[in-house]
Amino acid sequence: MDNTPVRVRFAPSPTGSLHIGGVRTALYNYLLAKKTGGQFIIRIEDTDQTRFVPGAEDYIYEALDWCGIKADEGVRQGGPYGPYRQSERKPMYRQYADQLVADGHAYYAFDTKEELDEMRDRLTKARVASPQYNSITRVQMKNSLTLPADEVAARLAGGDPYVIRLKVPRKEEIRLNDLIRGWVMVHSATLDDKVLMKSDGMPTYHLANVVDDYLMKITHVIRGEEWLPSAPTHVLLYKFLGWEDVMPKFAHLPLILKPDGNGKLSKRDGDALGFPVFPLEWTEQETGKVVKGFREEGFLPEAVVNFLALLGWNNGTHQEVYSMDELIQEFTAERIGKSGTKFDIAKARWFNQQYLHAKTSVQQAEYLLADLAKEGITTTNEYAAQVCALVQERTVFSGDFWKEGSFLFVAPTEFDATVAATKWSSDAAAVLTKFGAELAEYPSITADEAKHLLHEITDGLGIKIGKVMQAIRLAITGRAAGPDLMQVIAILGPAEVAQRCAYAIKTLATHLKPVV
RNA sequence: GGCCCGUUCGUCUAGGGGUUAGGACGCGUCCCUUUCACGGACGAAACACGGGUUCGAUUCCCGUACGGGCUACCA
Repeated sequence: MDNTPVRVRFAPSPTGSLHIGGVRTALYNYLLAKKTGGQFIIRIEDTDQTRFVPGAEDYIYEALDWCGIKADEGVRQGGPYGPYRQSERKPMYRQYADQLVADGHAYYAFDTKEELDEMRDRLTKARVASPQYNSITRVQMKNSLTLPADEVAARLAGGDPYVIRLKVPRKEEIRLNDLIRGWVMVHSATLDDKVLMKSDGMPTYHLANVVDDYLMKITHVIRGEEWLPSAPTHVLLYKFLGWEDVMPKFAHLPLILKPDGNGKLSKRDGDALGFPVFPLEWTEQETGKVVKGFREEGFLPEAVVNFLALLGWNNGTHQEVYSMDELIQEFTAERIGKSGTKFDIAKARWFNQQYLHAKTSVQQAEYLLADLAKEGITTTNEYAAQVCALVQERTVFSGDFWKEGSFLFVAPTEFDATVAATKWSSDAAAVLTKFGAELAEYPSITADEAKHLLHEITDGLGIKIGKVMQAIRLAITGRAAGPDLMQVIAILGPAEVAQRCAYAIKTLATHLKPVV
C-alpha cells in the first residue's frame, strides 16, 4: 500500500461515555495516521444540543489518553483547522447549505413534526415499503419545491421554522468504493431527503461531517459500519458541493458484537454481561450509577489496545502480541476484516496476563503498593517486589498481586473451612508445633532450609509430609492454595511463621478429630 | 417490511480452485508440581445450504438461509 500521509479523524459525539467499539475506531484511525506519518484529529460532533452530556468530552480525551492514543489536532491541542468542536463551527455550515439550495440540490421544508408523522403513518398504512421524505413524497409536503415562491419568501421572512433538506435525485446510481468492502452501489430512489440544517440552525451530522472533512482536508474516513447506509448521501453531498475530486476514501469498520450472539455491543451491555465495555469508569448522569471500565478492572492499556487491534484486524502472520509501535508498523486498512466480531472477554484476559507477566517485579510492585496504600499497609519496595515475583504467575489483573499475596502482609485470622475440616489433623498440629519451635533457632531462613527442616521434622515424627502439607499451608496462609510454600516461609521469616503456627494450632484445635 | 453489509473450529482468525484447512483464546487429557497457578506435550473442534462454472470447489458466480446494520430536525 502506498504510504502517502493521511489525515484522519475520530469524531465522537459527547453524548455519554465512549464505548470500546469507539476506542477501536479511534485506534484504527490513529494507527493509519501514524503509519503513514499523517495526522490524527479529534473532532467533537456536538450538533445535537439535546443529547449533550457534560463531562463526556473530558472522558473521551482521558480514555484515549489512557490507551496511548494522542491526537495531532483537536479540541485540546488545537491546530490549523479549528475550531474542532462543531458547535463552535456553527457559522461555517450555513453558507454550504445556502449554496446547495441556490444550486437546486437542497430545499426549504416547513413541515411540522405532526405533518411528518402523519405522512409516515399514511404511507405505512398504504403499505409503502419505506415511508420516507423522498423524491416522490416531497411533492405532497410543504416545502420550497411545492409552495409558491412568494409564500416561501414570506415564511422565511416571517421566521417560520424550517429545515433544509437534500434534494436527492430521483433516479441515479450512487457508488462508493469502500476500502474494506469494495464497491457499494445504491439507487438514489432508496435514499431519503435527509435534513441538512435543523430548525435550530445547527447542521445535522450529514452536512457537518462532510463540510468539516472537506475543510479539515480529511483523506480517509474510517468509521463504524452503522454509517454505511448514509455514506451514499455523503457521496451525493460531495458531488453537489463540487468536492468530488477531494472526497475522502471510506472504510466502514465491522461492528463489535455481543458475545452471546446477537446485536452489536452497546453501552448498556457491560453490567448484564459481567465485563466492562467502557475504557474507564463512567458515572451515569441520570442515575448516578457508576459503571466500571477496563482500567478499574485491572486491565492494562497495552493489553486493551492489543486486544482491540486484533478484533477485526491481523497482519496475516501468527503474531498476536503487538506493542503500539509494532501495530503502527504493521497496520494496513486492507487487512481489516469484513465481518462483525464478537467480543471475547476471555481473550482480553489472556492478553492482559501476557502484558502483566512481561513486566518486571519492580513494575508490578507499583500495582501492589497502590493497593497496599488503600489498605493502609506500609512496606518496602523490595518486599513488595519480592511478593510480586512470587505470586505473579497467579495474576491476570493488576489487582491480583494484592488478592493473591495479601497473606504475605496480614496474618490469617480465618482459615479455609474445607481444608480445615478435611486436612487438619493431630499429625499436622504436631509437625507445626515442632516446626514453630525449631524456627526459633533461625534469624532468617531460605526456602531450601525450610524444606529441609520440615522434612527432618516429619521424618522424625514418622509422618508423611504429603499428609500434612495442605494443613501447613492452611496454618501459614489461611488458604487452600497459593504459591510455593517454602518461598512463602522464606519471605515471611521464621519469627512470623512461628507466630502463625502457634495461632493456627490454637485456633484450629476444634477441628481435631477426637482421638479414640 | 425495505435498503445495505456480512457468513472458515464455541470465539478471534490464516488460507485460497487440487492443503492432513494453519494459529490463538477457551475446553479436555497427560507431564511438571507433596497445593493452586505458571509452563510443556497431546487432543476434540470449522469452510451455512442449494445450484452453477470447472477435470476439480471451502476458495469464483447466482440464489436461499442465517446474522448484523440502517430505516429521526441522533450521531
